[in-house]
Order: sequence, then structure tokens, then C-alpha cells
Amino acid sequence: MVILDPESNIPLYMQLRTQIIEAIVRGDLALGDTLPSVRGLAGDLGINMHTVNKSYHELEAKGIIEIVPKKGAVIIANTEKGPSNKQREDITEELRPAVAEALVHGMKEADLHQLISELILKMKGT
Amino acid sequence: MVILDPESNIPLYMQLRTQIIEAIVRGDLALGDTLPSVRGLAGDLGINMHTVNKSYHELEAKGIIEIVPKKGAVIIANTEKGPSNKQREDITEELRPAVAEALVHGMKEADLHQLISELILKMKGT
DNA sequence: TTTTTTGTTATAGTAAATATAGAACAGTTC
DNA sequence: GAACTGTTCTATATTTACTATAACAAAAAA
Repeated sequence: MVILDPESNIPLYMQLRTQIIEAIVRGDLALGDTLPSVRGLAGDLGINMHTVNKSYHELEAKGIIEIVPKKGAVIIANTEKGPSNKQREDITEELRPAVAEALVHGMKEADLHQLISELILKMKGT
Repeated sequence: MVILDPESNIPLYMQLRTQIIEAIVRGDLALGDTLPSVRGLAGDLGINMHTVNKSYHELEAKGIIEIVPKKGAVIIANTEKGPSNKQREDITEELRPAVAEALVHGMKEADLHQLISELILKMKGT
């Protein structure tokens, strides 16, 4: 279930790619599953085909899906095997600003671990 | 020491505000210290005054500095006291996409804690 | 085999975000 | 008084984000 907020300061294509990733994490989508066609999903969400296409290509760049021309997009992310070195570095840089903000407000290492654990629970939950 | 990358896809004002936060985390800037004037810092960095001003106002919105008109910007972030509820929620939402990406690539909770710990070390170190 | 659907590419346009530039104002500091 | 401060205003250029069509060629379905 994807819900986009057109008023958000977060671009639509980012909201979409994040929610697709979370759908995989929840198990709503699994390895080998195919994503809806760019036209189909765009129609359902009431947004433009190119916006969906941009999300898909970002997911492909992250190694989460594979786009087969003229066919469709298939999930290739292996939620069992760990991340590659590059993926791990990308994740680190993505975490950096938020971690810095946490530390500047006095959060301790243990607090951050707790917060992360809560986030994981919420994300994997209903 | 602030270094900006004009070629980055990350806006200058975001790079700047993140690096100021990290400077506080490192201890290069402390509670009560005043930031350089918007004109002064803009000159040093070779960017526009308004760009620096935008960074400062984002830091103020995050409760990290206080801008006193006609005087300057003072650091009010207390790196000892924990974050407010709102700050904690903001940090959680900022972490969400990166955590989702980590999980989709098969990182386990313990792996993420390890990665966070490494990040904190790097951030507080030289 | 015809039709539909697929991702891709190209062009075009609007709106917002980002960054710069210069000027003026009114307090603060020296 | 002079220099410096953040603030506000106008203005402009560039990039990003999003939408809108259209056309293409290959795959899939009828």
C-alpha cells in the first residue's frame, strides 16, 4: 500500500522508492516478484509515468530491482545476504546527517541503538 | 574546518548545516560559542551570504543555535541533555530511509548497531 | 497475427528550489 | 562616528521536480 503526500517537501519519486523498499522489508514484496508497470502504478497513484520511472531507476541503481526492457521490473534484493561494501558505504553516508543531529542533541550511543531498534520493529510490523 | 562540494547533489546550505553540527559533535564548537557572521563565513567559503543565512536558520529551527538580530548566532545545543520528543521524532524520520535500505540489503539489527557505533567513532574522532 | 502492453526516448512546458547579486535598514560593537 | 551585525527586499540564473504527449520497438496476450 503506497500513499504519497504531494505537499511533502520530500519529492514524490523519493517517497515512492522509500515505500517500495519498506514494502520489501515488510515482506509485502519478495525476491522474484515483479513491480507494477510504470504506467499502471502511475495511474493508480495519480502521478506521472516518468516520476514512477525515476523511482524504479533509483531502485535499480541501489541494486534492489532489475529492470528488463519491454518486460518489467523484478525484485533482486536479497534480504538474507548482507550488503556489498559500496552499499554499506552508501547507507553510512545516508545515516550521517541524522546521527550527527542525534549526537548534537545529547543522544548517547545506547539511545541511538534503542531508537534504531524501535524503528526496525515499526518497519517490520504491520 | 568546513569544506563544501559545489558539484554535490546535496545543496550547499545542507552541506554547511551538517558540517556545523558535526563540528559541535567533535567539540570544535561548544555551547555558548558564537558562529562566524553570515558575511564572514560566506566570504571564507566563497558562497553567498544568503546561503549561509539559510543554513543558520535551519540550525535555529532545529534548536541548535539561537540567532540574535544585529548580534550573531550562538550555540545553544546541549550535548549533554537528551533530545526533546519532537527532536527525537525528527531524527527518527531522518533515519527511516537509510534504515529501510539497510534492511532490504539484509543487514541485521546487530549489524546496524555496529555501523552506527563506527559512525559515531569517526564523527567524534579527528 | 493482430492487439495490447512493456520500458525507452524525445520534446515541451510549468513550478519550485537553489544560489547568486546588490541594496538598504536599524541596531550593536568598537 | 565607523564598522559590523542580521534582516529584508528585489532581481536573476540555474537546476530540480513534475507533468504532458508522442513515438518506437520488443514482449506478451488476445
